[in-house]
Amino acid sequence: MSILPDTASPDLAHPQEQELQLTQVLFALSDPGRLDIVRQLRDGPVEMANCNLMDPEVAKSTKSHLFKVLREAGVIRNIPKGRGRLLSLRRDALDRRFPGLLEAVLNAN
Amino acid sequence: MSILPDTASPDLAHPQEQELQLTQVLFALSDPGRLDIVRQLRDGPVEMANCNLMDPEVAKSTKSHLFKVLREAGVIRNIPKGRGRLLSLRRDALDRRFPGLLEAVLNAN
DNA sequence: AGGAGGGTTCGAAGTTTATCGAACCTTTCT
DNA sequence: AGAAAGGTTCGATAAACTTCGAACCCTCCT
Repeated sequence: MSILPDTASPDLAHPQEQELQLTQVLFALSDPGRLDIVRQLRDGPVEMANCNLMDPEVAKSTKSHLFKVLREAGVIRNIPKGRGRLLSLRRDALDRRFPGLLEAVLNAN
Repeated sequence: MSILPDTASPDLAHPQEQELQLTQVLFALSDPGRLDIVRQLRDGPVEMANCNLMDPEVAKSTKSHLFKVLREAGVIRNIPKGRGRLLSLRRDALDRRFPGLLEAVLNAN
């Protein structure tokens, strides 16, 4: 457990918990490819290199963009790890701001 | 209470409950203007003519389009009433398909 | 019948979002 | 140091979504 606040994620900008916007979160989750990523993070952090996209043919810049949208919405955290990146769900922030939302989305279907 | 199934909404096409797609629902809800409409329907049906949009300046064709996106996603029902239309949330269908989702969205903020 | 109130649909134009390749940056390995 | 692995960012193009006005449809009212 870190002592640092939720937003202390080096290198890339992460919105603060209080800045999260419901519509932006919903939009981030409204793409099947991005939703799939979120499901992969359900049980814990995953290294980006090990995160398989729905469409395995996409360019790496596109892959990066998918994570960017999720990160900027506050859905995921993206921190450096080794020469790659570690992705995780911002469950804590999401559950406080939008109680029940993430659970409902993850449990759907 | 109607004996007819959920989808028997005259005139305009409504998706069947089993056809609802989570990502489509999330997208429909991801626009502030559309989300606001959903909130107005929280406590019961509203006639379209009485439904005030966030931006009161929009053309009527645009207003109609907002409802169309919500209807096609299965979020709302839109049935004829007199010379106008009656709008209502498809709570039943949404709650069965995506338990907790609507509640979480409505309670947020 | 004719008109007005309320909405939908269509096509065009404007605005976002997605996707890609190229260039660049960091960390690890040799 | 140099090279490779793993990602981000930028600029351009393609695809999707939004918005509007015009045309059209119904229903109620006179």
